[in-house]
Amino acid sequence: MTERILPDFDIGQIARSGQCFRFRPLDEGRWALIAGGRYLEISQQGQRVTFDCPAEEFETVWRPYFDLDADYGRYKAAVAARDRYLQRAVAAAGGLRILRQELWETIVCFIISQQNNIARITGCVERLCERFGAPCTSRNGKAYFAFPTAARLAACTADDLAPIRLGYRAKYILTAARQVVSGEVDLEAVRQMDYAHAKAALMRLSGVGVKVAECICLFALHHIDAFPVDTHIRQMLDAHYPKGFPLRRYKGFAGVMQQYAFYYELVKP
DNA sequence: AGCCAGGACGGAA
DNA sequence: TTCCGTCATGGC
Repeated sequence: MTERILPDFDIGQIARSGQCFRFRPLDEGRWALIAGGRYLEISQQGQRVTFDCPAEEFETVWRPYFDLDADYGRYKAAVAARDRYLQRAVAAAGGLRILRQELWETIVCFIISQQNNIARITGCVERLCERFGAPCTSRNGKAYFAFPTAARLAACTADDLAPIRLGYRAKYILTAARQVVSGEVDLEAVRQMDYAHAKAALMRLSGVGVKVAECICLFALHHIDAFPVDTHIRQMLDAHYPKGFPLRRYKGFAGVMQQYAFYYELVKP
């Protein structure tokens, strides 16, 4: 049990933000998360956040995972006072963090994400883990499944993946898994690359284009200057930034602004 | 019934 | 280089 007072942190916003598809709601203000092969329960009341794990695990695993050493107040303060849209987005989404997720898992999840909706992505990821992930047990005795390794998925056939109902994305994932296992795309090397090189390397993977590569860079490799433009962001840009989004102003952390806007677009009426 | 969802791919122009 | 049809699945 580890408690911290965390400003600029809202576990509900983070869980619903569509960065990670392995949050599950428990009770009010309480969530379960599977990440890095671990199971964690998190609850929050105001700024008081409780991580159901030892302090050492919090420091070594969850502090970096939730990017708790970064000052999001500084990111928010950079928003132009006259930018009514981003001001509203920050007001609605100011508890978001850019997570540091596992690379292979993020690759697969965002291949699945293309031309898909978050509810169905979540279902696909859950079925994938239940069928091909390693069974585990948490400290408090709850059974869960790790995310399947590239080797496990590379060993699958199209028929094996049929029950997951991935649609046309199944063949992308099979091919990408084999590219990773064979070393054709070296994920360990990708981790060491800067944003531009990592993005180019990831785009060699089957089913990974510009948008998905940018999501992987943002949500796994923490290249927070990545600014993925999906259908929601496209509509937002056309409606609110017809002359172009002020990327210069947010150079180095534009991805944080992208997430504020994306979440705001999702939740706003 | 038609449209849309955190798009990518292969081929044509 | 840009443009276009196609690719599954499911909710509304």
